[in-house]
Amino acid sequence: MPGVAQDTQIQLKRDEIYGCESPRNNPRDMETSIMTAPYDHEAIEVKWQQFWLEQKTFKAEIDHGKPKYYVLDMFPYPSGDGLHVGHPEGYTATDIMARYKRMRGFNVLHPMGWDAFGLPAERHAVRTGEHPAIITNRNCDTFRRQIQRLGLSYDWDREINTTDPGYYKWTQWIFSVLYKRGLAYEVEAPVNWCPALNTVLANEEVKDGKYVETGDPVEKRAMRQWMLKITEYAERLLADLDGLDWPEGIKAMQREWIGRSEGADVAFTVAGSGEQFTVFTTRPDTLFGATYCVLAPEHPLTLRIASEEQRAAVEAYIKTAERKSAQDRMKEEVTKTGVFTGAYAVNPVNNAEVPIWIADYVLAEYGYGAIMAVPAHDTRDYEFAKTFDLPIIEVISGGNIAEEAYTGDGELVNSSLLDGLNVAEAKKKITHWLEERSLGKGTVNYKLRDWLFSRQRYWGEPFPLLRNADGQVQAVPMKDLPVLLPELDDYRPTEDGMPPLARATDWVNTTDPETGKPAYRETNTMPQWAGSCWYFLRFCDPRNPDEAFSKEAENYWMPVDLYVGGAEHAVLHLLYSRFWHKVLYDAGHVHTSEFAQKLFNQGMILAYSFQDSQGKYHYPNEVERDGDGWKLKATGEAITAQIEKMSKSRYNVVNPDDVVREYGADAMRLYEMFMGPLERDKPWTEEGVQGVYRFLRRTWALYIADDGAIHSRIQEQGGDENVARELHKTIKALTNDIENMSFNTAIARMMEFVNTATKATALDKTVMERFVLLLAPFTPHIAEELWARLGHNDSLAYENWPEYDAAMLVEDSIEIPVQVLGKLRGKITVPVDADKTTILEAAKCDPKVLPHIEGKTVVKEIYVPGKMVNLVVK
RNA sequence: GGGCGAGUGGUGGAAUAGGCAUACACGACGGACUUAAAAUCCGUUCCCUGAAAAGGGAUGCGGGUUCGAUUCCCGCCUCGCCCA
Repeated sequence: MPGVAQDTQIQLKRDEIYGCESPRNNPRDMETSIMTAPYDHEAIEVKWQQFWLEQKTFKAEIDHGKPKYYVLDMFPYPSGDGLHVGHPEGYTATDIMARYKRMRGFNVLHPMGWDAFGLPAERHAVRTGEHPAIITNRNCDTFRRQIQRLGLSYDWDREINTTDPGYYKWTQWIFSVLYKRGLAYEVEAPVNWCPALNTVLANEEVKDGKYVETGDPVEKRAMRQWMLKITEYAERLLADLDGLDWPEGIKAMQREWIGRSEGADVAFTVAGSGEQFTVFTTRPDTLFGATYCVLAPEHPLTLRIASEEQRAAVEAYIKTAERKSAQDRMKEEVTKTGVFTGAYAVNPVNNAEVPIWIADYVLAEYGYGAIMAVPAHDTRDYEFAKTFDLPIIEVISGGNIAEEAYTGDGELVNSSLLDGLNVAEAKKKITHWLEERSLGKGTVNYKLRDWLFSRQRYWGEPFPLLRNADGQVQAVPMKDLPVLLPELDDYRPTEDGMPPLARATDWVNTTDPETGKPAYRETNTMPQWAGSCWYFLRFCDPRNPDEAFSKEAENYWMPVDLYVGGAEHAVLHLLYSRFWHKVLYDAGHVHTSEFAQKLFNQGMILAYSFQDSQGKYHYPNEVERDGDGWKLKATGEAITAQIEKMSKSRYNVVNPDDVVREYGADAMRLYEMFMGPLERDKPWTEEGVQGVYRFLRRTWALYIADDGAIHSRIQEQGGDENVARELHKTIKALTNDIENMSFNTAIARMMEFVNTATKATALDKTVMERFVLLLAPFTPHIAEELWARLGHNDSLAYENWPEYDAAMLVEDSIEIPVQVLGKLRGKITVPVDADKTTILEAAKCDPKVLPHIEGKTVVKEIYVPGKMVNLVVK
């Protein structure tokens, strides 16, 4: 519950707030600011931030008497660079929702924490020898200080940190749940190895042969790794998307990533040997058109079936393929490569012998790493066949296979029992035919692969696993969790390529708690995604020492009602979290199968960057406007300006600390919300911040006179009636805008209100108090300060959100535009209750309209009630 | 190549899912205050013709539906993201 403001004196602790001396640290300012008129954002904001923290204004407790509202930000990785202006965009949006919902009577859970395991801290540790935990804590302190300086209404008693043993104990516990349910397994498999990072990466982390975060190249390497069976949940992860209020784009990306396809497994035998291999095809209808087969270079049969003459070529080919990434291999524009193995496969439908090739456009991970090739009806097979001069047989009519592959529907030809059918019928018939003869079966295949879950790093959660001398693995019992990270003095991998944890020999060599026999700890750690897969659950009950979260807390707070973050997590974090949540649901630990009902992706904040003719970037303060263009201040050289993503190398990063210092947190929040629709990418401009800052100053001046007292135009009664009407219009529109998260238009409406109120000579105090409440979710500091000065002792955080009075929205008369032939010709003002005939008469008599209808016949009169008149004349 | 999204003044962007296009803000220009500048305040600002009144044109381009289209339909162009 909100506390009571004990002390309205403003206390300034600028050094603590900024971690350095503020440039505005002028003693005269400080003493006089609170008493005199100018809007002193810094004094006001620091005062209220302290107040909220000390009073625990935003502490959330389970209260069954109130509806709950769980509003969550994607918690940040606390990097050494500190907060970026992109972070507060989403945070401000959720803060507006949190503050608004509190005023609407909801019990709001609005927490913040740190996703703090990760590579940058580990690299820093390798360089400096400083323990990653120390680096991480320092970074968290910076992030916390910066976030608190924005006045976000988090319940800081719920702050969590994924690197805290009290937290990762439960991450390990959830891993044990997965392990015990048979969803974690070890496998020796080709994995994405990143030499620069000395670790493997998940498929989702690799794109175009590079690590998505750093751009370091990635290659294939066979290694023993822990995998999580996310594929077992593929169908449910796909099906349950339908019930989620998530952006369609994100759902589409997840559907594509899961990549469900229906088809058939078909068994081919290798001619002249007992060998057999299975292919998966989505087009069993084209089986009679299969003119060759292709095995992936990693396929186990390749070397076994290769003929003597071809063996050397096959071996060489496999070597080259190892160095390419999956994406490179599948690119259509890349020239197809491959070699003939010398062996032939028997097509089960017609016993035709077709050559077996190996080629890297077939991926080992998809299906069975083997395909039947139907060049007539598959684009990639077609190109391959053309390149290597392999036969092309048409089995579906309708295209011109001399020109290109035909992938559309049509009548089956050259296909014996399938002739005359269409594609769908043929698929059904041949699948049935194969099943009857045990030559194949209808199957569903997914592009989704199991999740590669181990990393060769130090700064991650240790696996809660023990391996006995005979190689048997068991989960560390609950009572022995957490398995703490051992202390190391060197965080690099060992010389023989083992992960850093292998250096901690005392830690690795332990005993089986049951038998007392020697046992060894796993030296891999979990990937960074682990901690963020369930943090929303820990927020429900963050200090619970006995459970990850209590049933009661989970039942009350979950699921998340609104989840806001960047679209870059479309598949990774969001898919992994959904998977873990479903496992916890199946195990009876949570009561919903999805963790977040509504998801919103905020856009990116971009910025102008300035380049000279050499392509060298310049800081914004080194350039100035020059007519339509830009020039370098120092030399006058012409500069090109463009809008780009913020980055250090482009010299266009905006630091939130600077913005807060100059204009205040309220202005920063307001500007980020005013820039444009939340979901859109939009460029930052300093002038834009100045614009909202001016608005705040005008608002302040509306309430506070030069002597620091409430302005005399604010009166107990007798205020301007128009302003009162405007207030009710504002309440209605603003409420609607907030519900739709259309914050840019919401702010425009508040600006309109202030513009109207500024013109009035007398303002009703009640009206002006209500407007302060409207302001509160957006600019809470100035709102609290004005509220206090208007004579209130409580924080306004739990005041009721103003209701509008419908009667106040009714006007006596309305203005109706009149069109002739769809063109606006005049406007008439009529009583609000005027009937259609009266209005049409008035419209036709209007002096501006008259000239356009004189001498013509009005053939049609359209009146849209309260909206418009359109006269059709001939 | 396929899917999704976007294209509106000098700029960011508004416009009950068919009804006054350009709200709100930035920038620019003019004025007031000032010794001066900044800040602040007032005014103008989609384009063209016109002294004005007024008229014409304009929501990427071309068609269509409709009394009426930024909005719906068809075709095309450009940009972004995702998938191939």
